[in-house]
Order: sequence, then C-alpha cells, then structure tokens
Amino acid sequence: MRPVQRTSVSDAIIAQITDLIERNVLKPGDRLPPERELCKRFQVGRSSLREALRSLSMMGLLEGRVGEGTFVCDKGQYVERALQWGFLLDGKKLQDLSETRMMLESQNAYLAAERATPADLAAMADALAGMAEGLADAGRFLASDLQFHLLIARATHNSILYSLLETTRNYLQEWIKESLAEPSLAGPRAELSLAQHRQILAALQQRDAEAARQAMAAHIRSSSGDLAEKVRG
Amino acid sequence: MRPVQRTSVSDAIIAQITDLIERNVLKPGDRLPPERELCKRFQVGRSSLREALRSLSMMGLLEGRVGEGTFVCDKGQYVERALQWGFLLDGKKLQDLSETRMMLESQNAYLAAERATPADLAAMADALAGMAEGLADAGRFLASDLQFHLLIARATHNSILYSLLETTRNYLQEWIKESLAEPSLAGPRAELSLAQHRQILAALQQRDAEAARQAMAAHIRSSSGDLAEKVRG
DNA sequence: AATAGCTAATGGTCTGACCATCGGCAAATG
DNA sequence: CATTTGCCGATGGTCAGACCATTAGCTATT
Repeated sequence: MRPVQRTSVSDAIIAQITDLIERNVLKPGDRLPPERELCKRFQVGRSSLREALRSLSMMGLLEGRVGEGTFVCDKGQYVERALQWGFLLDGKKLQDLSETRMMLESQNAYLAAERATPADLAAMADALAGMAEGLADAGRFLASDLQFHLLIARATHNSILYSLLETTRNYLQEWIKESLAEPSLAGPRAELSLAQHRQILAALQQRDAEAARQAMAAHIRSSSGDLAEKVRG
Repeated sequence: MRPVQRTSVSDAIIAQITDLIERNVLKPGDRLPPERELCKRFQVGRSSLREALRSLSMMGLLEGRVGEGTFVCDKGQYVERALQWGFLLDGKKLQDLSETRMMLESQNAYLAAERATPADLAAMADALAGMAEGLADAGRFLASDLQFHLLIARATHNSILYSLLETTRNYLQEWIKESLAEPSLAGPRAELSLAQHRQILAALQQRDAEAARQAMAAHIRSSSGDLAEKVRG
C-alpha cells in the first residue's frame, strides 16, 4: 500500500494550463476562453477555476482584464513578476543577495568572455558610450550602466544565468530605491565606474575570461561598498 | 489628472496578510482564523478571501490543511519557491541549468572553504562516511552524495545560494529521474566519485578555497559527463 | 486502558446571482 | 460624411449560501 495522492482541483487546472503554455499551445498574447466556458470544459466550478487562474496570474503567466478576457502574458519574465513582494529583505538576506549578485556578475563576465558574439560586444560598446554621454545625467548614466551588465549576462547565452542576475538586481535595485533617496553618484565616482566598465569590456574583447572576471569583481566590490555600509547600519 | 488606482479585493487581502507576516504578527506555524471568520473580519466574500489565500499558498507563505485550518509556513523559502516557476524546462534550458549548477557548486565550495564551521566539516565527514558505507547500496550512496553537496552549500551560510543550489538540483534530479531509468552507478564510478568527494573535503578542511573550487568543478565535470551526452542525444 | 463510533469544525468545491468595466454598434449630432 | 453619444452584451470580479470530505477531539463501548 502507498498513500493515495490527493489531487486538488485547482492544482490540476494549474498543471494543465501550465502545460499548455509550456508546450506553446497557448502562445503569449493569446486569449483564453471565457471563465464560464472554461468551467464547462474542465467540468469544474467557477470558484476552483478562478483560484487556479488567480494563482497563474500571481505567477505572472496570465493576466486578467475585466471586460476583455484573460490573456497569456507576453513577457517570459515569470520570475520578475513573482518577486514583487520584497519583504524577505531583512538585513542578513540582503547581504546574501548582494553576495550572490557579485558571484553571478563575475562568473557571467567569465563566460561572456568566451562566448560573446561581435554583436554582443558592439551592444556593450554602445552602452558604454551611453554612460560616457550621461556623465552629467545621473538617470541616463545608471540606465546605461544597468544595460551594460545585462548585456554581459545575455552574452553568456545562458537564459537561466541571465534570469537570475536580472532577478537579483531587481531586488537590490528596489531595496536601494526604497532605502537610499539618491544614488549618491558624484562625478568622480561616475568616472571611476566608467573606467572600470571600460576595463571589463577590454577584457571581454580580448577573450581573457579570467581578467574579465576579476575586473568585474573589482568593480562590484568598489561600487557596492557604500551599499554594504548601509546594510550594516 | 492621473489614473485612479484600481485595487482588487484579493490583492488588498494579500497585502494585509503579507504585512502581518512581515511584521511577525503572524509567526511561522501560527494558525489563521477560519476562513468564514476571516470573511467577517475583512468584510469580504469567501471567494475573494480564498483567492487571496490560494495565492499566498502558491507563494509558499501559507498552507491549508483540510479539517485543521490554515497555517503560516515555517520554511522561509519564499525565494526558492518563487524561483521554482521561473524556468519551464524546454530542452536547451536543461544545459543552461546544468551549467548554472556547476557554477553554483564550485563557487559554493570556494566560499565554504572560508566559512565552514567545525560542525559543518564534521557533518560533511559523516556524509562521506555514509557514501563509503553505501558503496554497495546505490540508494544510500546517492542520498549521502546529495547530502554532502547540500552541506557544502549550507556551509556558505548564505541562504540564497543554498536555495538556488537546492532548486537547480531538484530540477535536474527530477529530469534525470524521468529520462534515465537507472542512474548507471557502476562500482568504479562510485569509487571515483567517493575519491573526488574526499579531495573536496580535504581542501575545505585546509581552508584552501581555490583548491576546493577546482576540485568541485572537476568532480561535477566528470560526474555529469554522461548527463551532458544524454542532453545532446 | 484501548478501541470504535460520533460530532463539530474546517478547508474544498459548486451554484447562481449581481456588479463594474470594456468593446463594439447604432443612433443622434454637427 | 465624420464625430460624438448612448446603449447593450460579454467578461472578469465579487458575493452569499449550500454541500462534501477530512480531521480532531470527545464519548461510549469493550
């Protein structure tokens, strides 16, 4: 004998719909049948169906628009949506998260050095140019900065590493936004940051993986130093 | 003028309950009032309340047990849970996942070498002994193997790195279970694996972070070689 | 003291209804 | 003819009440 599996109706529906999306039968942007018809198709009550849809919406897979219907989200960024509740940030975890990001960034730089295509490198150069132009405009500068890091992650051609980096950054970014009023990006700091980015790009262009990793590690260490202080304080 | 904020009843409930958990008014293990009473307190219908509770369960914050009540989950694995629906495995991603795991394991070994407490190291030694005893028993061997790797992750004392490794491993494990019938763990392979683990532990005990990383990397490379073949095939 | 059976409480599900919002169509308007 | 206005149906969001399956705890039987 073995414990009988007790399946929940909502979970079964979630599994089915997830499966449909996974197998691309339901493509992003598609509209699902109305709830009342789904009830008939699944042979379930509307409560159960709605609980399932609600969970899927919470995961960022679906989006319900009243009066129009329920749609499959176009962004494959399930994680991002799911991580909006940032309440786990209780001191220590923030430090852990920062460390995780550090590790992801440096390792991504390593892999990117081996795999970046010419197009990848060109895009990074563009972002770097954007930073240079935005030396006076903090907003522009930070946007290009972020872009540069994401481009490196993309250059690994590993969707999971990219996803993870994006997620951790979003977390940190949100926390920073809430806790620090201004990013405190004085002129000298910005120029230092720019120089470090140039160094990273140079290493990538020379396909020197180890140098890229170390340059990135150094950059993160110096750029997140003040964040670390704020965490402890 | 600006767009008026349209608040959903369920979302409001979710916000309130997450807030309570965040402020530790609701502690892990606590039992929530019955649904019917929550309805009266929140002044909402049971459908809306249940949709909220369902979402919170999906996030891993709550757990409903029929006949008993709804409880606050004791595991603070919010992140892990959130990351679980991040990647739907579709072929190529499996390779990415394997690479991610490789990176996590080796980097964890590096950090563990710097931070492992005597208790951590002792636990690892125990797991290693379990592997040695289980040379004839594949199940026992694999369990101790997994245990060893998780202990290393725990020795980083970084809950997020631990969660990430656990998640990636769970994914790979599940996939392996589905695709390969038997783990193909012949005697010589097991002994090789055991020797590699001993090498890793030795590096950790000597606090040689770089050696630990390389030993782990070598181990993963050799032990997941056949998996890589299966992926391509 | 141990077991079997009963009862109340609880989460899970179903049904039907009503509301707010949105898209589209037709009539009114210039 | 082009534009606006008003209406109507469809749809997601919410509510209330009912029934079911399971669980814990009590009670009576053994």
